[in-house]
Amino acid sequence: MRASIVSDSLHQLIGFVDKSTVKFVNHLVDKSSDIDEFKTKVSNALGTDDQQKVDQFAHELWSQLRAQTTATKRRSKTKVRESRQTIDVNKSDVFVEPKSVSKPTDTSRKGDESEESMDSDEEERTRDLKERDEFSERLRLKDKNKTRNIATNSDKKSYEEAAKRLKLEAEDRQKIMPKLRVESRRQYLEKRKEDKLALLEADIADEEYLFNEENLTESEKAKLEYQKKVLHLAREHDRARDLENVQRYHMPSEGKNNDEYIEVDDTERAPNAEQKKWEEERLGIARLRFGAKDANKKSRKEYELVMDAEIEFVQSLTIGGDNFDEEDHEKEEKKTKKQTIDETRRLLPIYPFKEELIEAIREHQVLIIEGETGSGKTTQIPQYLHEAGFCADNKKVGCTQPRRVAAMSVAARVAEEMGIKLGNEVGYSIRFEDCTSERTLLKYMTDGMLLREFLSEPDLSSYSVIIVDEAHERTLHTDVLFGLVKDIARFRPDLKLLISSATLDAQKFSEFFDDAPVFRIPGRRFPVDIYYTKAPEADYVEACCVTILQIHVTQPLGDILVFLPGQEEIEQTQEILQERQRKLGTRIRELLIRPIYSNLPTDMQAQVFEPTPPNSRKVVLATNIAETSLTIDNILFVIDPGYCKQNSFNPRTGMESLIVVPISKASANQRAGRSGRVAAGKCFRLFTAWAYQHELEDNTIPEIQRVHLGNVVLTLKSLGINDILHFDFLDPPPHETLVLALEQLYALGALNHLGELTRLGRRMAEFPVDPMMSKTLIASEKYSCSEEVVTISAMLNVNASVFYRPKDKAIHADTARKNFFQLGGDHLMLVNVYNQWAESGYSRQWCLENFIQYRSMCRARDVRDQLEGLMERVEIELKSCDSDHIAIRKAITSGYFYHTARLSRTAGSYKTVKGQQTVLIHPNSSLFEEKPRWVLYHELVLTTKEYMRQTIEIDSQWLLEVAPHYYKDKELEDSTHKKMPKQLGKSNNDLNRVYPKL
DNA sequence: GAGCACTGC
Repeated sequence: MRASIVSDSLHQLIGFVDKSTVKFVNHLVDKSSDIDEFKTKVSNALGTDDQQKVDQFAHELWSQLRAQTTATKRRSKTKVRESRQTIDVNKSDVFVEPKSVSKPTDTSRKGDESEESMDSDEEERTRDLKERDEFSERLRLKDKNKTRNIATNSDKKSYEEAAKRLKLEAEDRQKIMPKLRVESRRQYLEKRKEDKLALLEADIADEEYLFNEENLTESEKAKLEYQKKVLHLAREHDRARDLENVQRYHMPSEGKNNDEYIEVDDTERAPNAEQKKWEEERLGIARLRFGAKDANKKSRKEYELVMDAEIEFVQSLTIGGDNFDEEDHEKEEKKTKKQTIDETRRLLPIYPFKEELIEAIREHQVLIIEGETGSGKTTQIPQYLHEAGFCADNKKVGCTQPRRVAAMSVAARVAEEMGIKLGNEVGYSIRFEDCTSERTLLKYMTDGMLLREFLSEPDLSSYSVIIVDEAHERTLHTDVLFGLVKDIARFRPDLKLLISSATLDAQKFSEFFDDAPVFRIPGRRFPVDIYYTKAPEADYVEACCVTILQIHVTQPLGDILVFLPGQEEIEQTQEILQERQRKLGTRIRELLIRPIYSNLPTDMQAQVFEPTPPNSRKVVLATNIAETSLTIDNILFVIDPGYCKQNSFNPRTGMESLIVVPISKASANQRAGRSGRVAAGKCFRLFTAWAYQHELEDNTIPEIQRVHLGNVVLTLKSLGINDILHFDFLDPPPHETLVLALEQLYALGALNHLGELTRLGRRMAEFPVDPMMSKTLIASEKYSCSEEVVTISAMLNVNASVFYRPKDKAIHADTARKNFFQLGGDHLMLVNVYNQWAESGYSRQWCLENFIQYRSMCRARDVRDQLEGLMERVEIELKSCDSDHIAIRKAITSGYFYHTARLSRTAGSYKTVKGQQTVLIHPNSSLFEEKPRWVLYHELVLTTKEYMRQTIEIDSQWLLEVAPHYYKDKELEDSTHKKMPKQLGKSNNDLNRVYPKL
């Protein structure tokens, strides 16, 4: 990092930088005893064209590089208080002195004594920093030694292959030569079969999207059907064989152990299986398709019906279709017939710009690419770069996506276009799944994944180009990446940066990246007519229902997509619609109602994608999930009430809340665009044109300004970015949020009093969880309960979606939930749930019986597996504490001592220890009725009231034990002790009672 | 006695 400070300043001064100059200047700083000496040395060395500039340069560099050393020197001579000002947290009154520092501040002591303790403090710091760096070095070696990327869960085959190869080499080659020949023949046949099958599959796929099925002759159709059948049978055969242990139609013989028999279902229990299944389904949906195939078939017949209420709409404008109307499209479709993938690629809107684009990339280090979806930029640009030689010297082209499914599907598409197997030259990397190899040159990944890669490769030296795709979505990770890539681009002039974004933001990105040029690529979209209401609508659920029926009876066939804020509104709308439909009976055509939101079980989600039967209409009631995450085909009408639910975090209270807010203009346009994907569409906005113009914000507030940043700040710190408050954010988060994050990290011991990362902090940064949780994970080593804490962490990660509570069986679900309750609190209940599920053999049936969401549990299991791996990485042994609940709760307290509350005198309510806010135990908590005197909470949420979600009971003395630097005795005194009503706070007395085994 | 928008590591 020091090098980068030097190179930055140097670059400004002399316009170029190289390693040796940086080293040299660094050396000068170290050798100079004061600023003047340094100034002289610099001007001697660099020449004195502009003395003023040199002076300024020297001053800046000196103050940045020597601040810490000077601070250290000063500290040993003066009072402690002064040094504390170097912490880059300005609300330092929250802190009490760190333990080792606070004791010797006794004023009666002599100066030399305190100096001595200062020295030991300083020694401690140096030792810690040394250990931290050694730890980092060990991690680096581990990464290096690991045969890169071959051994991953997903790529089991290649891993096995590699292992086998090594084994073979160890054995005597001569001996096994004949065997090897047979094996090689077998493998050849296997591979040939694979190739043939892949070819067949590609044929069918081509056939299907290049030709309109109607235009095929009977014999052609028959051939296609035949091909499909062959492929299906071949795949089925393979699948049956792959399930080696499965014995179909097998009767267990007498006396024989039945354990051999394995249900086919068991294959689903493999790690990631559920997630994969879901993602595969999504992948199917995400495939490239050519639209308007059946536009002509659509009946134009209109129904007439008198409605009870009608909303008056006015058409205001039409969003242009990028010079691309249906006629053109039909012409183009004719052209695409019988053409190969290669020729299809040439028809993409981006193709004519290929040479120009490559030229621009060569010329400029940073380029903003402005292009609508459908221009082919995501799939084509990396290929163009590859062809243009940007992958020379085995350098990679990295392309980030905000979503896992997108990264996978795009990579698969590109591999197909290049005619290679996914995972070789083209690969993708997402959490839980790394489908890359040493040969990978084009790497698609989620933005968060690139962020983690920074930890092991801070200069991204293995990449020659980084493409940040969908930048306009402004996800938390993309926003952090902006600052980081901008930073490394300065000292890596060979690194190219491409930021791709939709129209609205391009200028802003350009300004951020020092006025980088903007390259425009047209998209491919159909026009969309926008309608507004004449007057504002009070009740948007009611307005939606009316509009749906209005469209249904007056407009030609075509599916409707409705955007609603949440599950509740979706269910409400569904009920009203069903009721009205029943009343209207056969007077209207069939209307299929399909809800979709992320917490909906997978099989019900799938119904959304089923094709609409002829002469009926589908209406999809969706949350924001349909805005970007998934695309539903054949939507012609969009209804947009103009609201969504948004999470916001209040750094002053530490409270999160989820509230319904008006959407932004960008979001409204994105929603409207969902109707123009297959043909010209219509969007009905349930607000007035005036409201659109004057009441909606241009853009949604970026995520980075709305969330708690603990983990982000820790990651940045571990990347060596010390001055977080002045980090170059595109849109800086609120000052308070950053300060709160820094305070917490300091209190947790991740940062020392100079704001430097400690050894503990370095280890904490390895975990993809909140810093309080990573501290808990590390503290679990001390209390020998790492197994349980890892489980808790994984379960809290999937949080609210563990328990399933259908409306009609609410009472049963509640009883089932209460059966999992554990004395001591909710975290222990989560361990209980997980362990019971594990004992059931990770059974789906068990989940059904206990009103637990199977999908969430599978996810918890994946997270748990990853955390286990990371525990090993940071050198913590996995141990179980069996029934020792105290140990678990103490471990949690070491991470979450910040989150404690004490029962207050007003019955039932609590006051947070720091901050004195009034909060309540969430009614779903196992401690809701018990009301212990002291509780620790996982999070604060503001819903109808201020609630603590996920609480455990603690002993106030533990706080002194685990966080003596943070709590003073006085704060924990139980002044309320005697005044407490009898029933309340009773459990504190028998804290040491025997707990049943988990 | 409440209520879970959506992602991502």
